[in-house]
Amino acid sequence: MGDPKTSRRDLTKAQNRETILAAARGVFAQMGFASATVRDIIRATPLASGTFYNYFKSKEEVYQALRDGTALAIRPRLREVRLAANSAEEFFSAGFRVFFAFVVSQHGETPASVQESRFRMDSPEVLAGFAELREDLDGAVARGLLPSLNTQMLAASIAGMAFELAEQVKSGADVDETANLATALLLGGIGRLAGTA
Amino acid sequence: MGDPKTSRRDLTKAQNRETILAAARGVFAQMGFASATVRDIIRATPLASGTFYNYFKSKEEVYQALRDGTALAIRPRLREVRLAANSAEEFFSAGFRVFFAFVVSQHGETPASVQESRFRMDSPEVLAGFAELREDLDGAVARGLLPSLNTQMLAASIAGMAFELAEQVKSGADVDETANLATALLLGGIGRLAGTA
Amino acid sequence: MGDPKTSRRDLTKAQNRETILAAARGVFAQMGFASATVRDIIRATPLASGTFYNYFKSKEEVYQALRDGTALAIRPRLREVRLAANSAEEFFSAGFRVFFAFVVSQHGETPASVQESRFRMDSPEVLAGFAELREDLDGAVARGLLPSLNTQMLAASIAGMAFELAEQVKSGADVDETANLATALLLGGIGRLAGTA
Amino acid sequence: MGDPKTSRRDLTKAQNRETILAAARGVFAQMGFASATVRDIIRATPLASGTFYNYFKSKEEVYQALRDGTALAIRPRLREVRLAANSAEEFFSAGFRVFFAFVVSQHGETPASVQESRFRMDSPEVLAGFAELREDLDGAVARGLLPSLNTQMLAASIAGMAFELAEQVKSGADVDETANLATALLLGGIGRLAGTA
DNA sequence: TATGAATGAGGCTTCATTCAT
DNA sequence: AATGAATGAAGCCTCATTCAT
Repeated sequence: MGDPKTSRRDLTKAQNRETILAAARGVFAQMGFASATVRDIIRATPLASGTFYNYFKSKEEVYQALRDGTALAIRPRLREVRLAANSAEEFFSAGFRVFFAFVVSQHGETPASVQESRFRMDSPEVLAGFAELREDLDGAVARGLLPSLNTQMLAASIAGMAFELAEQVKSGADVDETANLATALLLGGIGRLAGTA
Repeated sequence: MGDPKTSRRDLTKAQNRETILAAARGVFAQMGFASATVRDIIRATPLASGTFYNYFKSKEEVYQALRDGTALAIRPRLREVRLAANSAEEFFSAGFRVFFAFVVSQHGETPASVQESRFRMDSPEVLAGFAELREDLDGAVARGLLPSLNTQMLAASIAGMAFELAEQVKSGADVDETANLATALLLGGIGRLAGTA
Repeated sequence: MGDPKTSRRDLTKAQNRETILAAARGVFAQMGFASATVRDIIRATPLASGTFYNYFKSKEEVYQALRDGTALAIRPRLREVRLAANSAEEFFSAGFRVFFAFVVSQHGETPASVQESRFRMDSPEVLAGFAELREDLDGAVARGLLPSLNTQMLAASIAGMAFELAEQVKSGADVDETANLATALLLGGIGRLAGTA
Repeated sequence: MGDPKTSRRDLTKAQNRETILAAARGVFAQMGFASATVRDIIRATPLASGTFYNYFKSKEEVYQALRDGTALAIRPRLREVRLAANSAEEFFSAGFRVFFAFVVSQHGETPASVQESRFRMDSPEVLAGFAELREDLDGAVARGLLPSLNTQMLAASIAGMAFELAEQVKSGADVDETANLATALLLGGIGRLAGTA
């Protein structure tokens, strides 16, 4: 059934690359990008130190790979639900729901030693996700779902709420209720902002 | 008792401590906390390396001292303006204004590497400030300034918005405008939440 | 036994060995023996790194093989011309000429880093060549070409001159002129030594 | 008796520097400059690895210090006796004598593990000494002690003889006899060269 | 036998920290 | 207390070598 020899080799290579990426993701989350070291990444891996350099030249290159990469499966999903939204309410409520559900799922899988790790707002995925949120807000304005307003500021407000409420969700708050609350807060606020502006 | 030698010594001690703190602030600002080294701090000082350890045990301890010493001098001010508020609008708007103005004043001394200087939401002062915010929200509800709602969630939302909008302010957004925007967003949201709940 | 497969295999083996040797010669010439690495040699080859170890145990072994294989093919020639000499003048002049010409031919393939490629006087071949020189000097004394003198010391003097003048030749001095000069110097010196002793 | 405190500190620093230089000299002699490592130098020392970098930035800087330095006490002595010479005979004989005596003295102090070390002709001192020899030969020609001839070639010949005969001396040959032999060889040779040219 | 990824020893250097003065 | 040289752990990276395929 197929050629096991060739595919095995390729598979192993791909697996090692993924192993390193996964370890790097965890390490960056745990201690931040700046203070993480290549050794920290290797140690979070069953691989030997030299092996790291078969795949990446430096910590920065891993960072790029995470950023550019297939890294956070949640981002495409977020884009998807936001693009599919037919109303402001749907835009926010679906977005928050997906995000909080993701946070909960990650939290379940996270080993105890990493529990302290909040969403680091300077992690590659988060920054990229932030940029995407703003793009989607602009899109929603263009599609007439939202009134015209300062989407940069709005994106920051949404992101901040999302990060902090995520902590509440991790502590046991209900995903749907929290998403509804955040949605209501935003919709009301945006209504007032539109009136104000 | 009245021994000039003793007071002279104390003065020198205090001066050295301040010298180190000032140097550390500059170094952290220039190269970020994570990549700064104790050596970097000492080099920015006329003191010898060993002297550092007469005052601080590590880079982290200097960091704590900077935070404790200057950074969250802001907390009492925040409590003060929130307690003095006579309306929901005043509660939020004064709070945001004081917070953003503080952030800007701190940032003025921080030319490069904004990455590193984000508010770490897990530092003890920040957590304490978070608890205070919730207490003050409860107080505002009791005083009739705010409708009865989930102040835990609201506090999280406010904190998140404040942290992220602080980044915008650091990047040049106007303090008053940003405070107004945040205030409007919250007031509108709270109105809707109150109606919803 | 006439099996074409076997001979094919042998051919390939021999070719790989030659490929590695040629690459090593080039690499040693370009960057010097000390700073060259096995990786450098492999990279100068279409072969895989593991293949290197089918042929040589280490960089040193390649070096030995280069020396043994090509470098001191010169020794038989030296013996030959010295044995054929019919006068002291011929003995020295032919010897120097052959040696310097050889050095030049080797050097032609050696553009950079002359430092490293000096004759190491403690390599086994050099020491063997040294012993042969002394034997030939003894032979020349026996044949009446040279007066009786301390051939051990004379061999050392000749070898030293040869090694150092070789550097001059590498730097562009003319082979014949240098050989003539060395010959004259030795003949004059030997004349005086004979008179002195 | 002076201030022991201050001088002790300075002395220690100077001593460490000398310790490192001495170790480096030995290491370079033993394994050559190119393949020696900073670690090799440190290991030849009772000092810690970091201490090396309090004194030198790299292996190259040690090399420079050796070259520029007070390194080889023999070189000034050689220059001295050559400059003081009043005849060609004296020039060579005193030079060889001083050199061979030095070699013997070094050989006595050299630990057994380093015994294999010949004079490395690419060591900093040797190269500098070579240049000085040529200068002094030019001076001797100018002073009329030697006929006009190719001093570059002559210097090479002398150096080669000196290095190889040094090995004989190390093996037990008498310093004076060897110096006399070398001197006679050169004087005879130079006489013939002068006649030839 | 050829391949090339994995391995981990080992080289270089910087740094936090100690300690004799 | 202040000093600054010494220390050695630890980070970075390359390399020789092994070994599964």
